[in-house]
Amino acid sequence: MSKDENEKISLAVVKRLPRYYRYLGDLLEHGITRISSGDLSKKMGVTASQIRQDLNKFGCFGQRGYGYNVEMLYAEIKKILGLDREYNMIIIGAGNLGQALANYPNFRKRGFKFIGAFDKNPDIVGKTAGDIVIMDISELEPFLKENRVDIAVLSIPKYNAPKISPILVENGVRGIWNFSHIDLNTPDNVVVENAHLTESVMTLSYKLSELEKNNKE
Amino acid sequence: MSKDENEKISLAVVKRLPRYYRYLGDLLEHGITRISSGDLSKKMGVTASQIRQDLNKFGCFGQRGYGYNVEMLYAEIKKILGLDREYNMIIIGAGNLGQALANYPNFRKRGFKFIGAFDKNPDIVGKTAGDIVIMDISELEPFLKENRVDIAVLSIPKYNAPKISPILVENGVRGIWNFSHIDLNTPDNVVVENAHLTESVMTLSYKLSELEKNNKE
DNA sequence: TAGATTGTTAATCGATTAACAATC
DNA sequence: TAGATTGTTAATCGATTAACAATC
Repeated sequence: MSKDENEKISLAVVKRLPRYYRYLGDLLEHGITRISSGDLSKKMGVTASQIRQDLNKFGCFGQRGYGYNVEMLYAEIKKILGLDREYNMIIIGAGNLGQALANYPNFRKRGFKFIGAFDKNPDIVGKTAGDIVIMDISELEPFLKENRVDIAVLSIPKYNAPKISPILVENGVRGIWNFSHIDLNTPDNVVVENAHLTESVMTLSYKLSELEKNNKE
Repeated sequence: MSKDENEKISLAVVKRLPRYYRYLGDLLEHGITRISSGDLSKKMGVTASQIRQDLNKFGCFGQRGYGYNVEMLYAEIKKILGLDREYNMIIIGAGNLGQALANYPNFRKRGFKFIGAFDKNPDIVGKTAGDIVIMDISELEPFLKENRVDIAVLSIPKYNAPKISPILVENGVRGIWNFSHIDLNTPDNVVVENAHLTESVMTLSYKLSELEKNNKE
């Protein structure tokens, strides 16, 4: 009795899935074959109710009186997250951050495959990042016409992003992982995930300020 | 008539502040001196109600019939976010990502100052990242005793993080920006901000899968 | 003054938690 | 069977939106 297929799942739930996935992966590594929502809730510091509610948005993966089979649930979440396939990725802006991402081996392991990198800086063009050669940004458009690119990583200065984003969209890129400090305007058939590191560190400095405020009281 | 000082502000509100800050900065750059919640709401794609509610958690920054003074509001949010001071930062794990962060000039500009970097890889130790020399991880503890470190950037493999985290905490580091794929257990007087890039890209692949599912219907 | 727009209360909406019948 | 634990409904809580009196 899986739930209404057309029910729109809230982003709050979706954002929790990778964390479930990580914990289940850890359990799997430790050879644990079953887990109850109660035990998992203790490990993760969330309520068992939330875990069951979240999972039941996607299907009935548990068994009454038993709990969840770790391997099966792991595989289900993998599928839900779209991690049961490969994604071709390119990097736009192969500076330090772009190169760091290209060199990060975990992405490849999970099916995110870098197939190209682009930059406009002639000092960088021609060098390699990971196992790919950095091309001049002028080669981006022809490259997109020749290759299927699922995801573009945008790690360029914010003032360049609005020029690049339409080129990506017009040439069939459907996913943008946006590290540039700007909000992209993209059509409905393109999805954007922002990774705004500056905003993340600002949240941290807020928390630090709160901490000090409370200490003084 | 500023609000109850002791009211705990929800993380949802806090996470929106850096975005307000960014938009106000842009307005400032464009020489715009005043803005109403209505106009800002159109620019940002949120409701004017939400903007006013959010801001009023911290004080009454607007003027009826006029709106908000951009420069003043920008300065207020800067203060709220704790960006009116400097933070000494160190990097634990000076691999590609750590070095990329150290080289990123915007952090320095905003008051986040890297004063040290540590790694256990002898091939990396001794090299420079940004303008700091990478030290051996064994020098971390003495360094912490000699220098005030506000924030540690944790960009090391997950299995090393639980060893390093207590060293930081015991030596007075109060903020951890955690790029390692693990949840840190820290006492109440330490704040952690997670920047789990793998979880971010998984959210993107989920969105892509949703997109394709809808296309097929 | 009249128009604009805030600050704030009230209404709505959605997300989380609690409770428990179903059932393994 | 008895105990455990789910899936799911109902209750609660919190966050967002709407509305409007206050006031610049």
